[in-house]
Amino acid sequence: MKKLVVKLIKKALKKKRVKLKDEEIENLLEIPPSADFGDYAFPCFFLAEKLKQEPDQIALELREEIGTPPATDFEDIQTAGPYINFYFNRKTLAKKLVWEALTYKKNYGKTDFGKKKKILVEFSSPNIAKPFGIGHLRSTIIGNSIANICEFLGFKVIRVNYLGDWGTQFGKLLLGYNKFGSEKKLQKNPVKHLLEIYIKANKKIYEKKSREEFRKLEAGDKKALMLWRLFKEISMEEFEKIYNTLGIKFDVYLGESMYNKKMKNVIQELEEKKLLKKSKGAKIVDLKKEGLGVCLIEKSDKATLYATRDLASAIDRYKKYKFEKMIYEVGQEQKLYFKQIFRILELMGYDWAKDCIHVEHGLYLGKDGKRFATRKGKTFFMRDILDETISLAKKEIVKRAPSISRKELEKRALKIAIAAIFYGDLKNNRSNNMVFDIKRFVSFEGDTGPYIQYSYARAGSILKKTKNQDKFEVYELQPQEIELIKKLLQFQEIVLDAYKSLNPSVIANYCHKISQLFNEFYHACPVIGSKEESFRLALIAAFRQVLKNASHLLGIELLEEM
RNA sequence: GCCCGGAUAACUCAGUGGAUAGAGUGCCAUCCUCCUAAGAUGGAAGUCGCAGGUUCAAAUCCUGCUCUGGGCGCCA
Repeated sequence: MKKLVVKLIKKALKKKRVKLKDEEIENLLEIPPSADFGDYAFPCFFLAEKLKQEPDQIALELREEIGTPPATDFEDIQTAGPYINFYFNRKTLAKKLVWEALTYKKNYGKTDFGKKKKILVEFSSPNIAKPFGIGHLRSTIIGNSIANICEFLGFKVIRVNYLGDWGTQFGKLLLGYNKFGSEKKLQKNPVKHLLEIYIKANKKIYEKKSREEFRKLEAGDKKALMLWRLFKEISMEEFEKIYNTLGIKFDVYLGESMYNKKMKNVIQELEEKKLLKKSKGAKIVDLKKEGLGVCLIEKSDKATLYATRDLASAIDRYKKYKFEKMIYEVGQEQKLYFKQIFRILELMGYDWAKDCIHVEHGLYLGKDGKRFATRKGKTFFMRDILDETISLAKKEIVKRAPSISRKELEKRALKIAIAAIFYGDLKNNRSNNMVFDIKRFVSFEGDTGPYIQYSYARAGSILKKTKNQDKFEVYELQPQEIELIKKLLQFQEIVLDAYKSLNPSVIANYCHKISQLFNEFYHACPVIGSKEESFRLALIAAFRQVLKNASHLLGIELLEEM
């Protein structure tokens, strides 16, 4: 439909001897702020200088040139000051939407944009031996959604979970376990005990000894390795449970520990390419001239660092996957760090370094505006947030359906809780910090995940109470219907927008908007028994399809009943 | 000190140069003999941090300032 408008404008401009490419016209076109101004608007300001005329006058004259296109396409084309407003034929729009949504179904909104090119998305990446806290929640939810969006657009996506299973933190843990550990406690509540140890050992007086412990681990000390394996196993078990609950899957699990041997090659390579410098006993890459500070590659005690492992991992990944793009979904506090890594890869001569993207997210802050710190034991744990949300969902469900079966209750509560948590995160622009308020997080009213699920279930219940009708007839459309139809037709563009900014909040906001428009329609337009029944049923089915496709991109599942 | 963000309604946040700045929460007032009230409708609530500048047009771009978060070699 947009192309039709472009065509008309192009033709009219030609008569005014103004040449613009289709793409340029498309970019100029706007969706007006209110339906009174039509479906698309073309602003004429930019022509004023060229044609030496008032924009209002230009609009009038261009309008004249456009003439009268077929009424099945446009109901009206009007000028309003410097704008030319295009009003599509409502019934044509309605038929187009219903036909497309119900024909393409789960493929509605898809394109072959990605052309099966490979994209690696690294996300979640929790630290072993630390509980899954709210810090990693964002990466998990956002990364998952970005992977879904890329997949929907026809990319071949590889989901990578890069575990933090190596580093000085294990020195702290090993030291802590030797000092404060208890086998009994470890068996009873392994994750909690590991955290306890970590907090106790994470003190300045133990710093030196911790580093020494890590160095021992890296040198292959048998006892240290054994404990390390045990800690990793314990954590992985817990993480797996959480991923299963959340419905999140990975194609590949990598760990920092895997690059233990390859790091020597990286260091050697850096040395050969004359990028390495000695400084204060350590080996660094100096990027000060470029304003990127210095990047530490090897500690003065010869132990390695995160950066060393990340370089090795990136090089390894490219060898293995030849990706078109690699996305790192990691917090914004590592922005400078990733700039360093990408630049070093570039300096090493890897031209694919330009295809590495750090997709950053803001932090969750406490109500005091300060960040949570696991180190101080001040944080929220995924497990607790989930449990609290689930139990609240159960209460709400039982209120409405007291006779629900145990099994169904569990199933529904989980889906609702996940929707609340996922949506609560994804509706926010990912790069900004946000205040974490558990009460708000588990709320089910207003702009929330459950609101979206509720709208879907509500729509479904109408369909259940009626018979399927093969044909429909479009009568005069109500404003609520028109608004809904127009928004539903935008889905494909919305997905592309979300991809371009790698920002799932675009989709989340869209889900809320169409749910809202549906609820307004629901109140204004009776369906069952009305003369418009056949069309309205089709519209509801189309709405459900679009909402389903959109919420799938967020990782949110919908419910037939609520 | 230097670098990178952020500041929009009482609160939490949308708003990627265009027409009258939007949601949700909370507050006030309505609507279940009517397809699910986890809903809808109406209302009160804004110097878009401050000051300049660019532009036909600025919450949006530029500069300075204020407040605030993060980062800046032996953590990840």
